[in-house]
Parts: sequence; structure tokens; C-alpha cells
Amino acid sequence: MKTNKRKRLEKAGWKVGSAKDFLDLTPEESAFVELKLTLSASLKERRQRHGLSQHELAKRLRSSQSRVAKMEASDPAVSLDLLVRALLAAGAKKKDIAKAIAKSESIAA
Amino acid sequence: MKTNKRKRLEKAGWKVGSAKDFLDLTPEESAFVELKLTLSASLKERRQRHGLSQHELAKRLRSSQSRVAKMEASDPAVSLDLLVRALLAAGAKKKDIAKAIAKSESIAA
DNA sequence: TGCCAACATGTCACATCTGACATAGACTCA
DNA sequence: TGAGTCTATGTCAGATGTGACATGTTGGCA
Repeated sequence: MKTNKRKRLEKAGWKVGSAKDFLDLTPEESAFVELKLTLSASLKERRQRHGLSQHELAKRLRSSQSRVAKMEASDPAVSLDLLVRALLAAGAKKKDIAKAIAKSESIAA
Repeated sequence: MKTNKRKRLEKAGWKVGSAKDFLDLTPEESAFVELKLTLSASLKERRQRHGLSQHELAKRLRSSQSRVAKMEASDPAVSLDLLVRALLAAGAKKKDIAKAIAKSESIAA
């Protein structure tokens, strides 16, 4: 596994080599985690491209700066629900989200 | 608005004409609700196509038959997280989910 | 008719996610 | 140097979602 992908997975709450071994992830679980990583990266990219601060985006979402930071950091305690809402609040259309999902990377076992 | 769409929205927890008027939905909120409706329909279609019972799918998901029924009924108390996990458990790949999202209908105001 | 599997719906204790807040680090500009 | 802006991280009470269970409904099939 490439190092950067591994780091991203760890960040997302999956400790490689810990008690709950990485290899225990079913393909579905992996796909789900990857999806969240992809959307979180997409959110950050979109927000920055639009020159929005985390605080401004939070206001649109009726959330808080700290939660936006957590979304972008792929904190495992952030739901897919919130990520998608945030993307929509940042101006993403359904097709943008679909595109992001479709091109999200697979991580070989 | 077409009647069937309206019914689907109501099912999803948005009462048309109630105190929280339908027209209060921002475009982002509408898009989010539509997304859930689409995925829930997609889940049902996929499960049936594969000849799985709700009970069997629930087992794969480590959830319960009743929750699967709620997902397919677009119960508002079912998260996008769970819907996506269910789709993956039903054999959907990321690109299938992306496709479903991309083609989800818009509901005119 | 009764039986059976599949699906729908309501409830509840428990788990997880949430916004808000505090606080700290990084960076720019005067 | 200090002030201002942006972002990261930790915490917590309250909101929301969860699986499990009970029970009801539907549609075969004998």
C-alpha cells in the first residue's frame, strides 16, 4: 500500500496494525471509508476554490468552524450526511458529487 | 409538482402544506432529500434484482429487517450513511452509486 | 381455510453525531 | 513585537440514529 493512502486511512480512524487490524476491513467497509475521504477532500478543494473560510461555510450550513475543520480532516466522527450537506452548501450539484464518488480511488488489499 | 413526486417527498418527512411549509426548503435541502429518495429506490431495486430478502440484506449489513424496510420506505430517520452502507452491502460499487446520484431527479419548486 | 415467508410500522434503550465553545498553532501585516 | 484571520483539536450536553423486538399486513400455496 502506498504511504500516503495509508496515512489517509489512519487519519480516517482506521489504525493500520492496531488491534482492529486493517485487514479486517471488508471491501464494503473500505469502500465506505474511501468515499468519505474522497468527499472530504472534495469539500476542502471546493471551499478553497471559492475563497470561502471555514467559518463562512459553517454559517451557510448552520454548523460551526470546528465541525467544518473536522469534516475536512476526515474525522471519523463526521457522518456522510454532514459531508454531503456541506458539499451542497458549498455549491456542489448532484452531478459534482457523483463525479467525485465515481473517481474516488480504490486501495488494494 | 407531479403527484407521485409529492407523495415521495411527504413520505420522506416533508409535509407539503404543513407548518414547516414545503416552500421553506432551500435548494440544498431539496437536493439532499432527493438524494436520499433516489438511493432508497436504488437500494430496493438492487435488492430485489438480486433476489435478496430484507432479512438477508440486514444480516449482511449487521442490521435488522425492520431497518431495511425503513430505508426502502425513505423513513426520514434513516441516515445517508446507512443507505450507502446498505447499497455497498447489496453489491453496489462506487460507480453504481455515482450513477444513481447523477441521474436523481430534480423537483421543480 | 390455515400456514408461511416477506414486508411494514411502532417503540425503546443505547450508541453515535451534533453545534457550540475554548484554546492553540500558523501566518500575515504593520 | 502584537493584533487579526484562519485553521486544528479537544470536550460536552443534547439531539439524532441505531439494532432489536413486537406486532400487523400482504400474498402465495396447499
